[in-house]
Amino acid sequence: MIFSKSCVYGLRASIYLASISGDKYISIKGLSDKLDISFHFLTKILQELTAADLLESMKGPKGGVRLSRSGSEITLKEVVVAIDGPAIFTECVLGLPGCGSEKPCPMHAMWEDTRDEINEVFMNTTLQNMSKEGKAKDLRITPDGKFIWS
Amino acid sequence: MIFSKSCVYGLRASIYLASISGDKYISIKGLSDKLDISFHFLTKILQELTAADLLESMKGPKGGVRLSRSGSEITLKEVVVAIDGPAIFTECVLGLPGCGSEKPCPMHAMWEDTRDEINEVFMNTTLQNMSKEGKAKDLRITPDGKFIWS
DNA sequence: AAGTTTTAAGACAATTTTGTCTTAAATATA
DNA sequence: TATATTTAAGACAAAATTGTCTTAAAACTT
Repeated sequence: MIFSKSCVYGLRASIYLASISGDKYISIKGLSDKLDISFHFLTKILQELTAADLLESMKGPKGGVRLSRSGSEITLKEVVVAIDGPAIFTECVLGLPGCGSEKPCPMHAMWEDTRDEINEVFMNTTLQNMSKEGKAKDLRITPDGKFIWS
Repeated sequence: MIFSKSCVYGLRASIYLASISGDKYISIKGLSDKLDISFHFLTKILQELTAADLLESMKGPKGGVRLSRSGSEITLKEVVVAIDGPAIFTECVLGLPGCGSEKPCPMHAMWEDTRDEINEVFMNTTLQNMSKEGKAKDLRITPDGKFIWS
């Protein structure tokens, strides 16, 4: 897997949040149930997104989480960086510490192009792009595919 | 990291092996010393490559490992698949089990293109491509960059 | 004010990945 | 034949990731 499970959970939750209109807070329990992700584990991941200012949270009844900006203003890259860090968008495949333009590894050049494309795609795709697509075409956001876009 | 450490170690060792001419067996101890990788750990990884018929091994003095085919006939993809499996070249980003053309996830389409490019590059690049480049330009294959191409 | 609901925080456990060590088996050499 | 060298195999340990559970703190409801 190119991303950690945490990161995938974070992406799925973020895309789902972007599909919801209004500024209501959505309970994490509700999210974890709909997306079939462990509640406490998801809580920790969403805390990272809150710490990164991608989400806002509120305690108490009527509490939960919501996007801190419009889904059209949050990119997939931001979510990935907040959870897995920027390495996938910046580092070389072999991960050799000093690998750079000065003394690169043999795979540096071939990977650079691909990595740049990954970077482009994730930087130019927003949560709203994904949620609109998902909602319009009733796409899969859970393993069993039984999720219902609201 | 896009690949596991095991996979990266396997790639580095394979590229190095491809840089050596002749059909002599190269001792794993020599490899682990030159590449600065734990000997026993590297041994296990190279056993996977041997099991996948990418390497041949020989016990005893003068024993070691060598490529089972010319480095020009082994692709980077073969090495990756032997160690990390084919998922990176076939699976979708979110890793949802049923994700396919039938009921894809929202990221499916955007990822498909990128994934295909990754597949292309790794399928069309051989160990020899990498070793020749590395040898010719004295590129980095170890963290400290002090490796000497022989 | 008291109780309920929810996130925050952190301890803890299970699993996977990574790394170490020991013994066995095969091959070469003296 | 005996010994040294090397891979094979597998037990074991350490570290990172993933997942569970408990308690605290904040916000709402009655």
